[in-house]
Amino acid sequence: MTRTSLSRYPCPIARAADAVGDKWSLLIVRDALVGVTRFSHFKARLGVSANILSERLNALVDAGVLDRRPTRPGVQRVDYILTPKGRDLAPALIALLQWGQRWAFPPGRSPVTVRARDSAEALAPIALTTPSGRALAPSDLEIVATDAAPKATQDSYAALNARQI
Amino acid sequence: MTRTSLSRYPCPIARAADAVGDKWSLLIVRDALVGVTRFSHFKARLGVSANILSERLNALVDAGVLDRRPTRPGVQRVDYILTPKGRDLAPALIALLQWGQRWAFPPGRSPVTVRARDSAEALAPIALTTPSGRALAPSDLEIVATDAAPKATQDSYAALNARQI
DNA sequence: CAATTTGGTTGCATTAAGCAACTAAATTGA
DNA sequence: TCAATTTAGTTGCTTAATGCAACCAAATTG
Repeated sequence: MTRTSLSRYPCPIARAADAVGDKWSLLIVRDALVGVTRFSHFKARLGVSANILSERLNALVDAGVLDRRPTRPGVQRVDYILTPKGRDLAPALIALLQWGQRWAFPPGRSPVTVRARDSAEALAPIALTTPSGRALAPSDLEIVATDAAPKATQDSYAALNARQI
Repeated sequence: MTRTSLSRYPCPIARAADAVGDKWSLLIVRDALVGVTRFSHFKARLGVSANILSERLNALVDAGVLDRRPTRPGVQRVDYILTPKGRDLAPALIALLQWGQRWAFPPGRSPVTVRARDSAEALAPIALTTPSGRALAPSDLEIVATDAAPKATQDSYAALNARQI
């Protein structure tokens, strides 16, 4: 009875969820994005116990999201820094942040805002668009299987997309 | 020793993570977005056991992400459908999907693609921009506390933002 | 160089996940 | 129409993960 791993599912969301789909991992990446690098700082900010934090940091390093870098040469103490793969989680984290702002706080009472560091301009709400810039609502979207998908996945999506009108 | 709840943290990402920050919840919302509504269909597609699925569906209903609607009037069997709050998770889910496409599969070998239902146009990669449309990299962003935040949160973000150059 | 802080590890109690078996209501088929 | 099957769960049990406290060695501070 090992716990289900999603890392081999033929679905990009499942694989993403396998890497960062738990509360502590999401919050670790959040903190890393705002510049937290030290074990003790993660621990204090998240209020997580040391063994859990240690296990999660190791998993994120194994997943290629974080990298361990010596704080200073010749010493074995490390900073945890985002890899390009980890930094590329920013859009997903920001989308979650904006959802939380809209639905988990009274209007205008979010404790944080996101802005451009140089100009202090606000960040626009994340939008779904075509390459030409046409906005799409969630219900305008269709997820379709490619020929890289296993047959069962193709059939499953074909059935779902046919059912909708 | 109850498990830590993030639902009262003064952070939109933490509150979002509290609602959907676990593997099964994320995948349930993913399936709901592509039109899955029935208990047995979720169960078969996700490969999750019935007790866990039942518990997660209840939690998502309690969180206002899903709604229970009778399949037909007069019968107590229900469909699980997304609320507006749940549908509004689409940008975050799509951002995770695109991240998974970029980092969890060989280039061009993603098993699924997202497109506009009407025109079959591809969905553009989700971007972070200012309201005027200027693109921002993750490192251009700054998360700042508002006056709705508790003092400790304000101090914490002030320290972090000062440290960065 | 003594005292404290940092970055963990280990051990134990509690909670959640996964599996199998079971059940009542709804649906299907003869 | 009514027996058989499917659906939507619930219950009970075992295993795995979480949370806490205590501990430790390396690094840092005074």
